[in-house]
Amino acid sequence: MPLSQAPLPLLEHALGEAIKKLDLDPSLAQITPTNNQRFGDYQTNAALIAAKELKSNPRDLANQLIAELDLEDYCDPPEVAGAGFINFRLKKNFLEQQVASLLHDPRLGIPLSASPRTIVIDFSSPNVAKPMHVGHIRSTILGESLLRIARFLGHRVISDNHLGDWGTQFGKVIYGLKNLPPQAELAEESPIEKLVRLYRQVTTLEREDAQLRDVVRKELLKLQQGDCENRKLWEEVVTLSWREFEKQYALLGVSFDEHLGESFYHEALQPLVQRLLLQGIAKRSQGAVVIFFPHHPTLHDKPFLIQKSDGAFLYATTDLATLEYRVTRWHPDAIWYVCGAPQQLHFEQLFESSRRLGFHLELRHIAFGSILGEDRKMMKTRSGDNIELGSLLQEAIDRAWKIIDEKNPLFSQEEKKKIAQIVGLGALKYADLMQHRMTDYVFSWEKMLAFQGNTAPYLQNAYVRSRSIFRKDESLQSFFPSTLLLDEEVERTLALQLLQFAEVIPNVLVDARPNILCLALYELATKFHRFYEECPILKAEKKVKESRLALTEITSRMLQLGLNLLGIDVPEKM
RNA sequence: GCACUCGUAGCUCAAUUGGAUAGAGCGCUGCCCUCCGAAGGCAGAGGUUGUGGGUUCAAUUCCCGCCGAGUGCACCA
Repeated sequence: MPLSQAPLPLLEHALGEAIKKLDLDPSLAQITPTNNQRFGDYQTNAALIAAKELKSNPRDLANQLIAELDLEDYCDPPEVAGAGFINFRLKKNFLEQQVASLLHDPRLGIPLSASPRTIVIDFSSPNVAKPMHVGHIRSTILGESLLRIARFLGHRVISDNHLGDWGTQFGKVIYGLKNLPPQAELAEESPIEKLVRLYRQVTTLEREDAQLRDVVRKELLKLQQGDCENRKLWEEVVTLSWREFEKQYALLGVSFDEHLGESFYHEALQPLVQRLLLQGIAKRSQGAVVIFFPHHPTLHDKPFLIQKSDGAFLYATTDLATLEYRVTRWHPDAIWYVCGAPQQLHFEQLFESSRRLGFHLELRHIAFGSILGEDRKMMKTRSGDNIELGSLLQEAIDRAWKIIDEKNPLFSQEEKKKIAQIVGLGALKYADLMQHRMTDYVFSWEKMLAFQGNTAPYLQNAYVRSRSIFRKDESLQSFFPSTLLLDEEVERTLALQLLQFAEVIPNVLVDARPNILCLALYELATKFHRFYEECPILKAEKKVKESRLALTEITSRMLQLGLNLLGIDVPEKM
C-alpha cells in the first residue's frame, strides 16, 4: 500500500487504472469528497463526462468502470447512483487503520509537495511614517498564512516586506520635523506617534495652503537628490518606524526574510527606464515615459506611467525594478503579491510589462476586498481617520481579556493576560481568513469573539476541551493503539474528517484561499464536539476508551496544526 | 465612457472551482448536564441564488444582455 495516508490518491490511482483498461481519457481519473453522507464518502463524475464524448449511456459506462475497479482492500463495492455518479464508501477497518497511523505522523498525513517551488511572497508593505491601516492588516494576515502553508508543504518561500520608505509622505514629515514647534503637552507621545501626528498636521495645513505644498515637495526633492540633512532625518524616521513595525509583527507572530523598501531600488530606476526606452517597450509621451499596450484587449486604453514629466519615478517604476531584482536574486518560480483589490489594474500592467521584459515566471496578484464598518463603508474611526494597527490589536486583546475575566475570574492575572492575547489576536486573524478573500466583509468584534459559529474562540475552545481530558489523568498521555474501533456513526464521521484534512491543505494554495482551511477546521471542531457529547470516554471499556482517546488526541493536534498554519496560537485553558 | 470585483435565508457569510435535496452562525421556537469544559450539543421554521436569455445529462458556479453596489483608469503609493 502506498505511504500516503489520504484515501483520495489511492482511489484516484485505482480509477486511473480502470480508465486505462477501458481506453478512456486518463484526465478523467478525478474523485471528490461527497457533500452528503447518503452518497458515500467519495464520488466520481468520470462516467458522466466520458459518456458525453462517446455519446453513450453514462450509467452503463459507470458499471463498466466499476467492473474494472480494483479497490477491495479499502473500499466497499462502489455503486452507481443518479445520472451516472460512482459512489465510494471506505471500508471500516481501512478507516480504522489509517486514522490510527496518524498518531505516529507529525505531519498528520499531509504530504510534502511533489514539485517544490521557490516562491517570493510580497506582503504587508506598510508605509513608513504613515499610519498602517486596515488594508495592511489583511495583507499581513493573509500573507503570513500563505507563507506558513507553502513552507509546510515543502516550498522554498522568501517573504519580502516591500516597505513604502521613499514616498511623498517624507516631504511632509521632514517639513514637519523642521518647522512645526514641538508640542509640550504631547511630550509623552512615542516617536512613532509624533511622526504620525506631524504627517497629519502637514496634510491638514497643505489643504488650505497651496504654497506650502510646493515647499513640502521641495523637501522631498532635496531628499531624493541626496541632501545631507534630509537624508539624515529620513534615516532616523525609517529606523524608528521599522522598530515600531517589528514590535507589531512580533505580537502577530509575523516575520520577514527581507524588508527591502522602495529606497533600495532607487539607483536602479534611471537605468531601467533607459533600457525600457531603448528596447522600445516604453515611449516618451507628453513629456513623460509611458508603456502602452496597444494590442491588449483591455489594457489598450490604459497606459502605464513609469516616469513623470518632471523626471520623478513612480510606484510602477519601483515595482518593475523590484521584480527584476527578485528574479535575479532568488530565481523564483513564482512571485505572489498580497495586495488589495483596488490595485488590480496596476498589477495587470506590471505583469504585462514584465513579460515584455522577458520574465516568464508565475506572477500572481492575490487580491482581497475591503474591511467595512458596521455602516458598510470602509472602516474608519469616528473622526474619519484610518484605523491604526496598534490600536486594533490592543482592542482585540482588551476585549478578549474582559470575556475571560468574566467567564473565569479565578485565573491568575498572568494567565488571563496570556490567554487574552492568544484569543484576541486569534479572533482578529481568523475573522479575516475565514472569509473568501475577495468579499468585502463587515468588521464586528462581537462576531469574531463569539464562541458560537465559525470563529477562532470556537476552535480554540474545541482544542481546550480536547486537552482537558488528558489533564484528568497523566497516564492517558502515552497510548498508541495500532487500530481504532469506529462503531458509532459520529466516530466514523470524525475519523473521515481527520483523514480528509490532508486533502484540504494543498488546495488552499491553488487559489490562495485560507478560508478553505478555516472551513475544514470548523467542520472538524463541530464533528469533534458532536463525538465528545455522544461518546463517553473515561467510562468506556478499555479498547473503546483507547480508540476514543486516540481520536481526541489526533483532533487536538490537528486543530493546533491547522490554526498554526493560519498564524493562530492555541491556549491550554481559556 | 472603459475595466475590475461583487449581488445567495431577516442579518453576517459559505458552497471543496460544473455535480445529486444550496449549507453555517446570529436572531426566532422547543429540547439536552447524578458523564471527560453547557465557553457545548440536538431538533424546527426560514431560499424562484438580483433579473432575462444561452451552453450542458447537470449552472450559485461558464457565456451574453439588463438592474443595483463598490473600486480603479496620465504625472499619488
